[in-house]
Amino acid sequence: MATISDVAKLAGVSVSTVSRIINNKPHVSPRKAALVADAMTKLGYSPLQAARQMRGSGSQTIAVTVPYITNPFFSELVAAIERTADERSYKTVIVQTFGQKSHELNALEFLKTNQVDAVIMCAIENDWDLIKQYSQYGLIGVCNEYVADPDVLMVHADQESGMYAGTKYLLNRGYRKLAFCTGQQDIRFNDNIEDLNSDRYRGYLRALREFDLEPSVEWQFTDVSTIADGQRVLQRIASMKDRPDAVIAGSDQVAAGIIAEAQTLQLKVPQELAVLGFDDQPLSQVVAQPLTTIHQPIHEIGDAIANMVADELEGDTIDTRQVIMPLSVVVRQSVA
Amino acid sequence: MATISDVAKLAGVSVSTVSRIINNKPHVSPRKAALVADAMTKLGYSPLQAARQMRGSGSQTIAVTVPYITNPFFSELVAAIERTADERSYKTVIVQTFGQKSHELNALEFLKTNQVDAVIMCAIENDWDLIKQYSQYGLIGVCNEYVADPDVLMVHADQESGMYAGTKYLLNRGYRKLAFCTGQQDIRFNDNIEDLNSDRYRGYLRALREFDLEPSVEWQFTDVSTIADGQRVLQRIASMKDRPDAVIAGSDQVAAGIIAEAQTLQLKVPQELAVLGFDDQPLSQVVAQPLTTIHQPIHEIGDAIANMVADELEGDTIDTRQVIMPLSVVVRQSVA
DNA sequence: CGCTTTTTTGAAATCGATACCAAAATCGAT
DNA sequence: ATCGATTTTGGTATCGATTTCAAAAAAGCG
Repeated sequence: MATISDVAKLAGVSVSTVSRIINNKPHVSPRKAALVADAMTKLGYSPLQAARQMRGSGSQTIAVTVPYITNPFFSELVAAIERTADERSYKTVIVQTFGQKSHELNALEFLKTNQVDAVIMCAIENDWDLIKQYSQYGLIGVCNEYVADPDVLMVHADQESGMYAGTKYLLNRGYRKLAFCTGQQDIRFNDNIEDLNSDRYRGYLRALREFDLEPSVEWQFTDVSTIADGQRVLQRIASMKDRPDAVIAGSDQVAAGIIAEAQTLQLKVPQELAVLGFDDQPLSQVVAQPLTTIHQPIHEIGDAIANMVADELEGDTIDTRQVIMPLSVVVRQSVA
Repeated sequence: MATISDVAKLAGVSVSTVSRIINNKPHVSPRKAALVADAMTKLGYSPLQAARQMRGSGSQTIAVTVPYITNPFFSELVAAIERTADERSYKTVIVQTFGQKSHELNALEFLKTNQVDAVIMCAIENDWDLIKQYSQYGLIGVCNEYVADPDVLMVHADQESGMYAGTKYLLNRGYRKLAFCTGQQDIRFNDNIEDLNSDRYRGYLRALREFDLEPSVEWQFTDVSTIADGQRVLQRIASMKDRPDAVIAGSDQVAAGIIAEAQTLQLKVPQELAVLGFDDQPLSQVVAQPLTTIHQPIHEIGDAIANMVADELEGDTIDTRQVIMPLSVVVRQSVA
């Protein structure tokens, strides 16, 4: 593999001159520049990233962490981030955490070892205090998550209001027995609205209480996030003597599973059970009953965080470091 | 950031000794080993990857290229690869090519610059001759694609036979007017079966000819790969005076779009139009008419290539360098 | 043309780890 | 205790780039 000195030798100049040209710095005569450019293409030379990193030069690369790339919400989010990063001429690598702290730390090690200039975290597994320590090595952005730190670049949607609006929509249409699904495993279903660790559940509860209702423990499903999970949820609902009349699925995936299973069990949606999705993915239009769901502006979120991170990397001053996007309900046919 | 000499100083030993411990080489006394281990944790030391890479040590990282991560087929494939790579204690980074040669070269540059030990290519944009040159810098595996090179590690499914079986299935059920969709843009619909650049189309044509049929130009759709594309395909089919009686969708995504649009246009599936999917994704079970489709063993493919690449990296001898997985049709309800 | 100022150029130090080689310490056997 | 063999340890060159600093060349000016 060709090195910078090979190029220098072939072009008949010093390595310093070659380096200047690579990093298009001033003070090079056009004649030598041409000589070097020639030698570079002739040798198929490309600078060894490792060597540059050792000198602390940037890598022009951003890492993005997601829990599972198979979740369409995250693959869309990553696609949006990467598209914008690409426009700003940053490379992107995706790291899955699988919900594991160690994998998340892998991505942060990339930062520490100069392999990437920034990490955009679309999921947070470790304690923020631990994560924040890595920001001495590079930039950390947060996307689709919330941390109580006014310095950090952060973009997320207003989950609380979104779920409030969705729940309110169901209540206004006359539904009173609302089941609630979430992908979270460590959610606390607390009576005290201040002590909840889920924005969505908080919004749900707030809406419910406006109608003087309290949630039913039996109708709360945790750790559901896939189509198969949705099918299982419906099976459990179908087997209840006291069934909910509507279910808030937590994602379009889960909603799709619920509706598919309802179809096989001959349970009519929305007549016998209304289903409210979340995300507004393409999938929501192809199920048997197109989903009434809560739209998340995935592309806007991805674009925003990518641009903010790129701005910061380039030293631009950033006016607002944290942006919150609104959510809204999209009416289709899974709710009567 | 702590360096190896910081550790050496704190532990009161030389950098060589520290290096030996990091790479657990022989010839270190337990006493010093303990001292160094202590110092390392105390400083929160982790070796700078860039520095190691410069000495040619491996990165224990594999890059995976895919065209679009938003395509569920590829996100599942990547997930399978990463799961296996993880078991073998390799880190994984995902690089999207967006069908662009330059992005693919980015991933190969990672190889050249020692940032990754291997690249698994799940899509191929550049000429193989060009790609192959990078194999002097590291290992290149091919997945879900075919290249005529017996040396390269390669795992893919038998698309020709799969499509042959699917087409045969439709023909045996009495369908004769078969539309064909593909995501490819540069496909050649040639009469000469030898000169085709699509394995799937070759299988389709072979089956058709066994029934003395020839494909209709009007019923061939290229560059369709998303749900929205499928919806568009059905609109065009619905507007034809001479309609096909079955459509081979090319992917479950497209099939789902076709079925959804058929539902809104009141066109009965499978009575008026049969739809054959491809991939057998979870999605295929949640559409209005669950998809009869061709199952791709995504996880087996991903596991296989990841294991082969890991084997090769670890210097194990590999008996079969190329494996071809069989495809089979899964019968559900979108074909009568 | 001589002198200062500016632009171009190259030599050498540096980043953090690895690896070779020689020096020091330990061990074994007489 | 002595000598040779073996194990443990440390000094230093090295990887390929960037960067500083000083020297060389070119340009500007009276």
